[in-house]
Amino acid sequence: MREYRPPRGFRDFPPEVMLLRREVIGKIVRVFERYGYEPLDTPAVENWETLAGKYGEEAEGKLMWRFTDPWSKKEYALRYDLTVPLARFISNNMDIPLPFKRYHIAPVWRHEEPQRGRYREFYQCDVDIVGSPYPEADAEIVDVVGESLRELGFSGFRIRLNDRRLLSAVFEEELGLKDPLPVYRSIDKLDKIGAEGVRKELTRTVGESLAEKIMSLISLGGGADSMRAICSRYSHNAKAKEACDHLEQLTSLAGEVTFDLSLVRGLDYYTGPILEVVLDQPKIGSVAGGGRYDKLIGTFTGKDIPATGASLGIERLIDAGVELGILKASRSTVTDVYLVVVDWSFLSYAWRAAKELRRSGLNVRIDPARASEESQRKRARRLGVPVIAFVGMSEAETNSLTLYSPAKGERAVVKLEEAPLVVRRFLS
RNA sequence: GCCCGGGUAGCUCAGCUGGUUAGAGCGUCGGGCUGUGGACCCGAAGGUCCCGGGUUCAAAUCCCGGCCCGGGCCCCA
Repeated sequence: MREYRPPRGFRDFPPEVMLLRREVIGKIVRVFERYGYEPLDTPAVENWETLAGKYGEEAEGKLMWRFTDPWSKKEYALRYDLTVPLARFISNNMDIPLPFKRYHIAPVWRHEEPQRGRYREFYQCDVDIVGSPYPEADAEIVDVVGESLRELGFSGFRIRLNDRRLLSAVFEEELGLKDPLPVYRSIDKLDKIGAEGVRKELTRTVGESLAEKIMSLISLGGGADSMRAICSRYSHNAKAKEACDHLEQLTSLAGEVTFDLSLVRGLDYYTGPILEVVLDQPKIGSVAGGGRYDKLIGTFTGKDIPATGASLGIERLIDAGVELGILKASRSTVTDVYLVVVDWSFLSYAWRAAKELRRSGLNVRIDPARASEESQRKRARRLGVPVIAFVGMSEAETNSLTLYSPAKGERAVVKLEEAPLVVRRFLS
């Protein structure tokens, strides 16, 4: 037989996986809403012009899913993230009261080579605040991200923080780099290739003396102290000072963050603080990222509106969480009760019993294919249904059900009216 | 683009020091047994052993190329 599978990097989500994903998303939504973010969704497809010029050369050159509609010949693209669609949405709804706080949980598409924690279709969970230039907005984003991770059960993670203005002030204005990108790319690898590796790369690209200066900057390590050290060294620079004041206020409000001058991030549209979350345990890349993008909305409206936000990568969180054992599907089925019909001549009673249980709010499954008792029991076990209800002659004659909880090893014969109560006891 | 591992039944895989009719478990289907339900019994169907070439009397098995999947690098986030 010919094999048909999803395209490379795309996945099916079978029920057990969906239940876990739904649980994870539910927890994240609860945190987002606790802070008063409203739900938003936008189309999977955007006009190419909407997304063009927003992400940087590499993204647009090879990472975006882009196509020409064969009928209209118009150019479209699958959305690459949720931030640019937000900016587009704002530009179409300029009457929206600001600050606008929204969350957006939806798939995005990137044409990358799949790997662990990397797919071509994956969900992002975005939270953004549109309409505030102040550090408290950024601080809130930091807190929401941290709280989401804690809600999911993660404790070993770092929220790395930096600022695009500071990067630009230090590397372009102070150190005079015309093209800082290769330098950024090198220092961004600090975690991966170590200080010596970075030093080598830098020596090759900018020469030894500059490399030394850069190394001394990024080797200050993380934390508030290194931030203050860098900030005081460059306090004479207006742009650096602006960034430093912003970061100072941000960190005074937000939960614990790690300042890190080597954090860069790839997207073009960031203009201020940038953040990234990495887990201590599995090396799976970043699980969240974000930052301030005060000029992005202006590219649509002509008028800049300050905005800041972050995105949690649910695939990596799930992959990592499962690996760490802090996430696992608590159930593999939505069914509460599997009603096993021992003798199909009592189908009508079984049917009535199922309806009765459903009316009480329970999820009840009854075999629609007249399977043997044995195979019904097997299916129930395999699904992990918490309560099995048997219906045969004696139950039908006495208006009752025999309930069994495999987990508890308990069984009870109860009147149909009392069945929901007993089921709930078995479920608890 | 590069490096590793893999591709055998619907699924998970064994077989791979070449050698009759290619196997297991699970699942599916059929039958039997069973009213206390965490592995019951019997039977059946189901394979282009990824594709192409080569070596050989003989290839699922060895060699080369390709395709696909997974992981890693680069990159990205």
